[in-house]
Amino acid sequence: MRYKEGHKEASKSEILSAASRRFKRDGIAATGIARVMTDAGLTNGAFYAHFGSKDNLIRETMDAALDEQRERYVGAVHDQADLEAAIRDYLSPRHRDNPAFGCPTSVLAPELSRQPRRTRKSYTEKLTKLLDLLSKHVPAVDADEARRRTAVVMGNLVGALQMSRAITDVEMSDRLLADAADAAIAYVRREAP
Amino acid sequence: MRYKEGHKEASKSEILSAASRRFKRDGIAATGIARVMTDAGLTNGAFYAHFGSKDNLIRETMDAALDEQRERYVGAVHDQADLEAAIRDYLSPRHRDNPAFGCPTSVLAPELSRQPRRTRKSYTEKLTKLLDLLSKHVPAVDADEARRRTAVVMGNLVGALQMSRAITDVEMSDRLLADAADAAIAYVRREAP
DNA sequence: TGTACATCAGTGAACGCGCGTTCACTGATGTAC
DNA sequence: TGTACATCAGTGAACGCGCGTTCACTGATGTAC
Repeated sequence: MRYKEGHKEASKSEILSAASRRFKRDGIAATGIARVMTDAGLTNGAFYAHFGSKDNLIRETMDAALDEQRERYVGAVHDQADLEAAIRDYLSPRHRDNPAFGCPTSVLAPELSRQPRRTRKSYTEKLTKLLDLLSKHVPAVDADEARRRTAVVMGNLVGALQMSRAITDVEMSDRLLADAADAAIAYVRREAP
Repeated sequence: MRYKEGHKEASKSEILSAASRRFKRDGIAATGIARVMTDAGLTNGAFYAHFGSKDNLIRETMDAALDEQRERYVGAVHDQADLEAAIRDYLSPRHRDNPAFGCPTSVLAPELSRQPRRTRKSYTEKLTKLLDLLSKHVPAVDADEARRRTAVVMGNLVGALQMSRAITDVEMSDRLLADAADAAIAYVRREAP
């Protein structure tokens, strides 16, 4: 069959979205091309009409996931109160329990570290843009310090979320999320925790 | 050939040590049994005389790695100043650049989250022991609060180290490590950062 | 003291399976004349 | 208006390869008599 205008772009978008979910749910190394294509409603052979290799898929998926994450914050974070709400939301049991629909860095950071330089460089640029956006609402003496403090906050969130996902003690996990959110918010406010 | 007393235990120990290095360097999913056995100076077939399955290897490797980490801190951390030095060491470029010989949680947390409950439970117990040890040197109103604050610090360290490993901008990576260490130490001291 | 057998950590080939990747083919639509 | 061919997103079988796991075998030493 012949396809409508924009059909191929829509397919590629479906593949990227399926890959993002699978990578975040199962990890990059544990996810096969065939699995992603089935999720996207296609067969494995079609993959190479859209991406030259799995490496390319990984890079484009990370890029798209970070763009999407940034878009979400563009719409939701307009002042310091919004930022603090975003911190609470990031460290919520809902986010902890749904990695497939959550922050890519919180699941993929270690695997990303092993990717080719080009993938990591692309990620670094996207991440920098995200930090630039959020740092506008972090009090600091100048933009540079704000960005640095924002990076520290993001690191803190990523680590706390991961630990909360790894441990089996639900009470301990809930408490860690709440305590880490308190600490991150105090840090943003420059208050002693 | 017949083997000396304790030979089998020594082999198992070699396998665990090789697995720990490989898992931390390449990830659990990307590491094959044959590769681990070669690293340990054995052939793949011998694996099942020591471990019933890869799942068992993963669990025992995580346990051994956390025990080893705890032992290191038992020897090195005796007061709050030692703890602060340990924080600086954890967030050092040396640790960032040598994951194979570093903290298992900082590389394996996301993969651990996908492991069977038994593995995660065992990890949780080992981690709790580690937190108990370190929390002795974290100022707090009682032991429970000290433990909770120690968990927050550990989460912060894990996330900052991972982000520093993922990004390609060396300056930004170095700065993040230093800033996150400052923040963690201020948090331990209950000072405004 | 010498012989036959038991032990057991380790060897290495083989198993079915899913991986990333390739490629000849399909078939609905668009274009040429 | 009808026919022949081009286009191209997608299909599905096949490729070599490494995976986790199994198993018959090896061979140095220990034990029995």
